Amino acid sequence: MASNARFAEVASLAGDPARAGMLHALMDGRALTASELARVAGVTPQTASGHLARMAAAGLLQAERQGRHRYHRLASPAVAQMMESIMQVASGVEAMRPAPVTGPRDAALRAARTCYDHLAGHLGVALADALVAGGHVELMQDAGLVTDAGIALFGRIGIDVASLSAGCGKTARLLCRPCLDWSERRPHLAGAVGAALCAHSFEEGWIRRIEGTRAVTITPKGQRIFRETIGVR
Amino acid sequence: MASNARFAEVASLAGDPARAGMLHALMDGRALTASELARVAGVTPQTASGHLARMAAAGLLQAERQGRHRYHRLASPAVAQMMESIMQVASGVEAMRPAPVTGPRDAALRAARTCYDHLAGHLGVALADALVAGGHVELMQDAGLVTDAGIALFGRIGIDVASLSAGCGKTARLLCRPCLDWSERRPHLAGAVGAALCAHSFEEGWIRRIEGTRAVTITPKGQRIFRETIGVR
DNA sequence: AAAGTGCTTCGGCCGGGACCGAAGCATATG
DNA sequence: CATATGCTTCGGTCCCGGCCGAAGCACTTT
Repeated sequence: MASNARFAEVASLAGDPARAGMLHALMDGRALTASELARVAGVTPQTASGHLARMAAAGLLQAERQGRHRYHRLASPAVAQMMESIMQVASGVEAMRPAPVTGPRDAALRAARTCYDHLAGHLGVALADALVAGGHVELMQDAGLVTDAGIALFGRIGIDVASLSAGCGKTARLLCRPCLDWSERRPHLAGAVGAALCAHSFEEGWIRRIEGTRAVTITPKGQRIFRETIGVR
Repeated sequence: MASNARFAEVASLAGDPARAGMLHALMDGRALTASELARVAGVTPQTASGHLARMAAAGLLQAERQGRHRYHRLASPAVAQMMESIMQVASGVEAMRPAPVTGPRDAALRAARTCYDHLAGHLGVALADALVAGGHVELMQDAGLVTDAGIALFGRIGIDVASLSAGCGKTARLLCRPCLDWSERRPHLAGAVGAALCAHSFEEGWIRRIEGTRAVTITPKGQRIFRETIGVR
């Protein structure tokens, strides 16, 4: 097949350390400027510019200029999902190697972070566990669904599942997607439901982003909600 | 994060044309010898050997020696899913380019092929469509499930869904995974149900593999079953 | 208009890695 | 044991592509 070349092009674009760093930094869905991306990748702006141009041409990124800045974001959720699946494979072997030395920054990431548009890390897994334990969500190998009790629960904390299921399918049952966590090695909640829960948690001030990273902190208010309403821990 | 290096390693392994060709050839789940893989990649055996060793070390492949041959297969379904998601992104831009000239071999692939362990191409999409239209399966953006009517239908053609759901989760409802088709751009049936349907179709002689490729042909018997029982076309 | 900032293009350096030929092992077959 | 076949290791060539310094372009600010 002729598309083999395109496949290799896309994969090799993601396969350079500098570019991989940039893509990782964009995994939270935000758009960053070229110089910010140069910094996280540890290269000079002119080098970053070349990388960004190539990734945009290949359809991995979408650029948009605003004033004298140029904002870059992932071109589509498909790119984010590709990243996740590569992380999946990459973390698989890591287990067989000596446990990596984890700095304090890693610890924060491990505790709670965003994974493209939903919550991951210890918090993400704990939320998923609690929702499953409470009978609000059923999670299986490669799919999941929200029960009637779950629909009620989400309604109670301010998430309208009906509006979500409109964009998701035609059934009454709301479907979501499990996403295997690369640090916890257990599934957390992704898909439309996971994204809504994450966005809502930011809006309500249950979690707050740690500047310049994908890690988040849980506010006292969030602690309470997660524990008392969802039943975490 | 320290795992950025591992991420880049995995992605760049998939990013070489020769290695990408080998991985593609293994997408049907079979195990191939080193020399067969060298041939499909268009490189000499010694070059292929190096590639295979690196991919095995990185956890992409699993090797197994048998006599004087050495069989290589994808190390896990996670690798296959990674490949699918990269194809997804790779095919995304292709649409914006002039339609590629498709040879006769491409046409066969487009008509019906295996995608790791399930059916894809025109046949795969048609099956999924028919199952949805008949109320046997419900497919959404990122998940799907088999209805009671679907469980009955699969039982009628000889697939025991109860045994599948054992390995899939604890619910009575059987979940499956939609997989976006890179040639049709529409979802087809993957997951445990998709794999079972594909395997069963081979066993019953409904489809036959075209030697040396991922493409399959539909036998007359298969035509009848797919049309009369499942309701394709 | 002049100066500053963000981004890009150009030219040149340099290392990693893809590739092959030749030779070395291992396993089957006469 | 000798020979053929499949696979691997070794050594060497060569080119792709990542990187930076310098210069140029675009937009904003004073």
